[in-house]
Amino acid sequence: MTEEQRTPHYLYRVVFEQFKARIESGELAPNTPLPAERRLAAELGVALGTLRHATQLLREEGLVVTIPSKGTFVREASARSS
Amino acid sequence: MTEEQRTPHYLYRVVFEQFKARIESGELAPNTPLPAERRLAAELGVALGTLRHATQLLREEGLVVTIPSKGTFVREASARSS
DNA sequence: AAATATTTGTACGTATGTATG
DNA sequence: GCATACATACGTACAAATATT
Repeated sequence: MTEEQRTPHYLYRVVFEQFKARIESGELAPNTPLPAERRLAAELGVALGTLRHATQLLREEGLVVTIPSKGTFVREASARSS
Repeated sequence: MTEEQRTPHYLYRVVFEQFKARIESGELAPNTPLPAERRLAAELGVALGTLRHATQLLREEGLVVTIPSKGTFVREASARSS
């Protein structure tokens, strides 16, 4: 066998891509709130820091917006793209 | 006493601003390597995550560049500005 | 070629702070 | 005052990449 293309699948990236796909497919509509981060982390079985790393990437891509002490919400499609 | 203007002085921000100042003043010249992050965190008496948060801000401002398994280095002034 | 040292990257779980309602 | 939710901070462990011996 030849060299495999090694693309490590870091947890924070798996979570990020999962949500990215669900948002871009429309499954998660604009203004939909994501579950609270601790709760979501618990559901997914990842640490808080890991989940926050993932949502940080979502914010950087413009997919979600986080409002302190309110929640994290799916953004309008027009607000997206880096 | 009247209301004080409360501006919280988060640790990661203190560290960030300390290095930002030292870089912009020229005390830390371009290509100077910063101490290894774990070592630096220990010296400053902060947690690794806190130091990494600070260096992440430095990277975002273009003040430093981090090369995995090599180190974090002060950038040329021309590469800066947000 | 292999082992070692150095350095950044990822991941964990918990505690406390801050802001809103 | 209380509940909820994001933000900061801690300390530790292991993984991955690079360079040196």
